[in-house]
Amino acid sequence: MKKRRKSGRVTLSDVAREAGVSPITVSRALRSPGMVSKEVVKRIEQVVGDLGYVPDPAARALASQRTDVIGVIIPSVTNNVFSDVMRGIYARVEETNYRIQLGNSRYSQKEEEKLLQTFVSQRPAGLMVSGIDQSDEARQILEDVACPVVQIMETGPDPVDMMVGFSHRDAARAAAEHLIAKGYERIGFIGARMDPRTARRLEGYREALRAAGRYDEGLERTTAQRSTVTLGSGMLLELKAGRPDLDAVLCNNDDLALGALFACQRQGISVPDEFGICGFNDLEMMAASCPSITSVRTYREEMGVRGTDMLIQAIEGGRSAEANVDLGFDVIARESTARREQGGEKG
Amino acid sequence: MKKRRKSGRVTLSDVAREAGVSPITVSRALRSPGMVSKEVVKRIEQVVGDLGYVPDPAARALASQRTDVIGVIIPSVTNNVFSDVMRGIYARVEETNYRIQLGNSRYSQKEEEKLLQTFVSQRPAGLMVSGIDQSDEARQILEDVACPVVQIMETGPDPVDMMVGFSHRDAARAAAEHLIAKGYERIGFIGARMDPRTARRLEGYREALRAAGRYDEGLERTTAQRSTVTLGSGMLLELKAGRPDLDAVLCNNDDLALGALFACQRQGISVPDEFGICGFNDLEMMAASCPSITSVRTYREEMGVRGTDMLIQAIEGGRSAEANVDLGFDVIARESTARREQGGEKG
DNA sequence: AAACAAAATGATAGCGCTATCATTGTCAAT
DNA sequence: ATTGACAATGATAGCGCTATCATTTTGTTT
Repeated sequence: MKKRRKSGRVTLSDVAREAGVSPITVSRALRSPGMVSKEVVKRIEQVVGDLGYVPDPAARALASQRTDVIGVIIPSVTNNVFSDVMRGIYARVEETNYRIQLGNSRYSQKEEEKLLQTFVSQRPAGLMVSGIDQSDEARQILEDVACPVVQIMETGPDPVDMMVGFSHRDAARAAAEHLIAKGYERIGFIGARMDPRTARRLEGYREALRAAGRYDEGLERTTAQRSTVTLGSGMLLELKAGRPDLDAVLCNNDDLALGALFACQRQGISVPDEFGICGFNDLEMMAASCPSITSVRTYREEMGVRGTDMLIQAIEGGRSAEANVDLGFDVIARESTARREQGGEKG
Repeated sequence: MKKRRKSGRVTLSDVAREAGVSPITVSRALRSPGMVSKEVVKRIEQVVGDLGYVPDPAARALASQRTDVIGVIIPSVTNNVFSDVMRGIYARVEETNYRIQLGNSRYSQKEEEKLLQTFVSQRPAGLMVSGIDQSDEARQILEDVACPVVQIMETGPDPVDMMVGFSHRDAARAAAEHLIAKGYERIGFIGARMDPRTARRLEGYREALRAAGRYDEGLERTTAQRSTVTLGSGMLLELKAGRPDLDAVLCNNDDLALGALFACQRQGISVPDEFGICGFNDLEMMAASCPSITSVRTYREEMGVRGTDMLIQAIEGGRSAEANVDLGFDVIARESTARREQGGEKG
């Protein structure tokens, strides 16, 4: 008679006693009901309900060496882009017994590494990380971990395990080509929060401009600052002050694009006739603004859903056929780049 | 010689053996170094580093009956408002050993209840929930749970435990009073996602209009839909179509307000002279738009930080003095309500 | 040097669950 | 009736850690 630590919790053994079976049978009835006779399962479920039994995830994790936790690491909890991805992830996970453990790397490789280490110590069922720019150490952790891994947000040639995303470079190139096709001559680029994804967008922009023979280093403006609408206004004004002949801008994201539009409105610059603006991500507001803003639509919620899907499939045995999914993008042309016929060539 | 389940993991006992002490001493060296002599701590830390020992949170949770998990339940992962709160929470938690377990109730009391049950079964160190409109069952769970609880986003007379937020009713009343003071006559209200918080804002609006003798049911327009910029445009146009004398609108949030502004721009309605617009939340873009939009600033990131702070203090013993914190709000007057002197009274 | 408190360390026994192997019951095939 | 195969259930022993109590070491006081 020396019960030392009682927790007051209803345990599996309590249920077993009440149902007149052994604890392991209760465990089986709850985990794999197929192994237990129908009547016993029913009786156990009844008792579980009556007693209000809730399994202890810690005990289960310890005994079985695995959890229902899917670890997700994103660089920002505030950025709309990642909220959309999260929405997809939560939507997909809600129908299941998996739980999401969210980590916020704040765009830092070191943070990401630390988070990975913590997550891995929890024996996750699966891991999801953003992008393809992990540190060597982080990549090593991911390659060694005993669970499926999905990289989301980008495509690339060399996934750790699985991957779902799109090519930022191609998307930005397509956007720049759109501006060129619309007849804009001096097309600038503004980018904030210069992480590797953004850098690849810049590359795409450069490719398009070089191909058109219009590349000019002075038309780019980037900053490490977190991007905001206000910053978009400021960067556009600065860029245009330095290059008065600038007649269009490709923005690294929609916040900047909206800021650029507001700046034009304040300056009395007519969009799209005098000046073209193209955003990136196609947030909902781009369609609503006046004028509406051309942007590159990406499939973020879908990315979350698919990524989670691939993870769950891999966890539960049947690896999905495709391990490297490109969800693509679409340039959605709107008023902000619908320039009317313009006479003067400059070149 | 019957080791049955080996996990390959470096355990506390491995460290103990290597360091020449007992496992419990290692445990103490890591949890409460004050109880162990300096040299032993140092030796243990050395071994921990060499062996790459990482504690198993499941084992710890099971043995100690507690975890480092702070459960947070929010109604939306996409809504900017909650992302800001989350940023505050993560910022505060990052300096500590606590982990955040995020739950997404999707504005559903039933979902919230389910999440709470799941969370509670994990023996959280603390819980944070949004708002004061839990179901009776959820409230009961929160009152019974063996950890501190903070309700965020609102203030109210009857906290489960602790509370940090502001009065949505007072904030909306102040915003409506601002519009009245600026000389607007027919002030409408548009609100989407009509959750209890929004309903209280509507109440505040009504109070202000009644006090000014201008209340008119037909000036309100609400919907259960998720709020978007496009929806804001649509709702404003509908409202104004029904009441052509409408000369201002208080929007339940900034997305709607921005949509309202865009709608006015498309219709050629001059803001603020012909029409006043006031938003709610004061997202960053409100200051940047053209014209800039008046909004009610709330302290969301601060709310996350303070809520987490109160939780951690309560967990670690010293309950903070204030258990019910009102962070207030500020009506930030901007161009969208800066009406120039206007002649005609309408009566 | 004796006496005692305080500090440091250890032995033991679980936390609540499941992996593993063992046993029992059931039924068709011989 | 005997055999075997399979389904259903149980006994046992941990998973890796910490609470609890016991013991040893150290320092302080007289």
